[in-house]
Amino acid sequence: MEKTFQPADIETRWYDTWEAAGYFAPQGGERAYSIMIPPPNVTGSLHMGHGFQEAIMDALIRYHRMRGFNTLWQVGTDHAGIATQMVVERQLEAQGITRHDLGRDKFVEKVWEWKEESGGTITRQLRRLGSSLDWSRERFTMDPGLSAAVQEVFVRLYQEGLIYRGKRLVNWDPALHTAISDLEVVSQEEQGHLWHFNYPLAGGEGHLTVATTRPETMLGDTAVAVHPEDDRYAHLIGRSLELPLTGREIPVIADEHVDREFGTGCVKITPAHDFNDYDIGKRHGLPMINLFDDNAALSDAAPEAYRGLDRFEARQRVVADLDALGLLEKVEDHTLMVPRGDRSDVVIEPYLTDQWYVDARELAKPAIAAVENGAIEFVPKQWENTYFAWMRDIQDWCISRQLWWGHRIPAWYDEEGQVYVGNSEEAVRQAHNIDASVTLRQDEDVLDTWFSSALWTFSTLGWPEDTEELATFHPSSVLVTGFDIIFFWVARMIMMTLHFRKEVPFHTVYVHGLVRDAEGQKMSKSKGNVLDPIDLIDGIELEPLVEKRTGGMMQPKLAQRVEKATRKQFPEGIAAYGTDALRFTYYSLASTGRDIRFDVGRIEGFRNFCNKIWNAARYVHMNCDGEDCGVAGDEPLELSLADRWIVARMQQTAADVARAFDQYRFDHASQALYEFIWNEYCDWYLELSKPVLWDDDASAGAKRGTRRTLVTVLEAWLRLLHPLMPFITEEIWQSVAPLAGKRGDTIMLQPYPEPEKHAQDEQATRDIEWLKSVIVGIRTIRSEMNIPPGKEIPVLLTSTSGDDKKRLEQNSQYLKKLTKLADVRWLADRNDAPAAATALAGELEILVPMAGLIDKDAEIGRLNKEIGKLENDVSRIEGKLGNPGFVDRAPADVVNKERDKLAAQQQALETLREKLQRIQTM
RNA sequence: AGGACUAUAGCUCAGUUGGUUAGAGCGCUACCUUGACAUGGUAGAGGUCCCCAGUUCGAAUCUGGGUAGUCCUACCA
Repeated sequence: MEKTFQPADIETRWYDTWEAAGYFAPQGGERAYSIMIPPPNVTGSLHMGHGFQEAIMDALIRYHRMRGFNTLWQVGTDHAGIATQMVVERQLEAQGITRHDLGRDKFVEKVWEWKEESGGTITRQLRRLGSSLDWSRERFTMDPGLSAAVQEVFVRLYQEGLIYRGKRLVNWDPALHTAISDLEVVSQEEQGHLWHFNYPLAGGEGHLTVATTRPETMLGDTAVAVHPEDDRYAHLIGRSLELPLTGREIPVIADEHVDREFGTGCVKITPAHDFNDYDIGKRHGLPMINLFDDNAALSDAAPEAYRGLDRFEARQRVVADLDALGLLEKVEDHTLMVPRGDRSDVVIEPYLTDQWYVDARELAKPAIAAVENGAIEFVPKQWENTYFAWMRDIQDWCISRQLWWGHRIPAWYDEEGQVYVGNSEEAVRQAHNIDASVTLRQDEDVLDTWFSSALWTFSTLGWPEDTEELATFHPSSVLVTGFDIIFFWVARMIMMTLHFRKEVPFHTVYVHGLVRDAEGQKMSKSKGNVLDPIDLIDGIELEPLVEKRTGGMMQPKLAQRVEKATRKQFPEGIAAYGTDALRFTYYSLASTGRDIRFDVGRIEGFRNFCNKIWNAARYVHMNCDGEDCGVAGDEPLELSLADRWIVARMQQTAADVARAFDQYRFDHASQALYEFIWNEYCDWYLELSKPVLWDDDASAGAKRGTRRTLVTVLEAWLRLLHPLMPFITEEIWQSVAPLAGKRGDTIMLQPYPEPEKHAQDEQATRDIEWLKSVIVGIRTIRSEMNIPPGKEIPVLLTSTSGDDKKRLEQNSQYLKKLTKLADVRWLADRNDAPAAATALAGELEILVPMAGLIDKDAEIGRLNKEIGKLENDVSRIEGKLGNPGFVDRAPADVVNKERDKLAAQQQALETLREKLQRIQTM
């Protein structure tokens, strides 16, 4: 074995081996366990959020696979309608053409080409993370099978009246030329103005003043509304106003929606361009004037002077023209929420168009019930509130998109515009007796990407066919996801699955936090703070990293800033840490209800942990290869105190890890393993094995027992650790397993260690704790008295307790070796003690004779410090016990515990004071 | 506007049903290349548990009220 752990070659080697051997495919017992991967964008690439999420799923999958579950981790990718189409359109733009130049078929062909070309990136990256996905079952949301499921769902929902087509106000993206759903609109606060305009009363005897943030829409006003009980305006209700610039007259109406306090209390109503105005318009039967075209430029519905102007140009013109007419009352600064498209970042326009909708209210009812009655559980629980709040006020879901990339809506129109929905044109013709002489034209639109994602848990398993996989693996066990897509995806999956399968899509939703950078900032390309998990695995030099982060940036200023920040944060680039270290870092940060700040310092610590593991294995090999490790069981074998102790600790760790998995506390699992492996197995057990293995006088049985424990405990914790660190555990297990008498091609399919309660050994645990405290006592004296670590010193022990004496007899070898003692002796009468430096371990006094070693003043200082601490302690406990309230009202065992503690501390205090006195009188 | 979450060592975070001397990793200090590992070992220093009030014999933990930060939902033209 190499002296240090080198992850690079073993990781890819093992992954290829596993995949080729088919270990990722479901196999195992009656109980099924399944997770459906949240399908990443097929042409995307892995970011830290993915890395985190995949690591969690892989741990769960490997854990259950090892426990004998019939385990499926379903893999697949999403066609990501808008995102993918945008990328390809941008490529065309670079060549100076648009998708319209190509035409629909050619363009879609291009997108498929791009998918083929770049679709491998993310799946390659998933492999680098060690994700044990069943690649043989890989799916894509636009596969024929999944497309058939999408069609089936659409047709059935239409037939049930749960999908309908309607002319409504939608969120229109003027850059992408498509409608988008409410969820795809991101509103942010921006600085704007509030313009006050005077609208003259028809008849010429005065005016009303309205306030607006969007002056250009006044061209489409069809009323002005006031509050019905507003005394200022009550007499004007029903009168008409002259709408300036248009030559139209509009009525003054009364509506409860108007807030009398805001602005002037008069609201201009533009039903075709504002969601609230739309509702008011419907209530009052107002005309709706659609001012804009698809680009949000003014259409022929606007007065001639404004036609063809962009909405923002039109705004300036309208304000200027009203000002010229003397109708601009005033302009105020005003902050307002501006809605922007989450993809395009342009201002979204409420726009009147024909779109397809899903009646979400109806589907939401059983979906709410499923969470209420516990059929689906969120972890952490608090997300259920978020889910309920949204579901109980859910709006119909606009599912049509004016894009070319996606599932085309299975609806056909005849020449009269009559719509027919069915699985194909033939099916439609047949169902409605339409002969070939009638031309049918398919709806141009495609479905929202999330429509197909909503079917993911069952469409991937073969639905609408009645497959064996569906019966076995559906509902899936758990969904692992970020909170940002609870509405986009989780809620819709629950609704669709309950409707079509009459069962939940998953029993548990594990909601993890967002991965942020070390400063707590969201990672984003424009901030230049993104980390690529692959770069943490393989490492990257500074220059390529800078290039990667600034490459393709349009704004030179931004690129400069990103470059500067990158050079500052990673002056040496990023080191190669390996997949196992990266994964372990994710787990250690995965506590619940909290975002993750990714600090490179953490991963370095876990890289070192990998090295520690590696070297522990190296030690075991050095001492056990070619030796009798006692696993055959036919030779006499003797287990030491340390052997029994580490076995007990191992069992406890197995129990801790099992509980952590049960509660989705990966941070607890990782910490339990880290502490056990480093602080107990390596720091103590390996050290305690040396005095036995290197002692020529030790019996063959004792050596055999130690070797057996070394290899069997190592072999067991490798299995325990494997779900979190798959590669290093496999690599080591291959060579260690035979020593432990185990056979098998891979650790992946070995049974997971089950905690055995009876293996607890309290006696051994207490004895080792005693030994540790004595050793630490001696080391402390050594360190604080500046006794060179190599110098062998004598030690005397004395105590009133018989146990202490017995323990010394059993452990003197350990003590001598581990603390470099020339000699350790029991002192029968503590009054015979020579001048010495003293430490206490319970009632035991540890004495390091001063002769030639100890500085008197230093020891006095040390004792005073100890005494000071004890005095504080004693007075604190005395105060507590002196409080009648405490003694009378606290439970007896708590009081007794305090009394015991006080007695022990007083005893220790007395001993040390006595020592101090003796040394002072020397 | 409503709601959720967070606030513990210089930094990143644990802390079960109230009783711990409040812990870990990184960083820091001192010493040490000893036959698994310097990506290491040993011993240390370091905390007003955001603030105020309350409940309690006892509060990092429970309740109320603040402050700061993050986020979600909705929205006043």
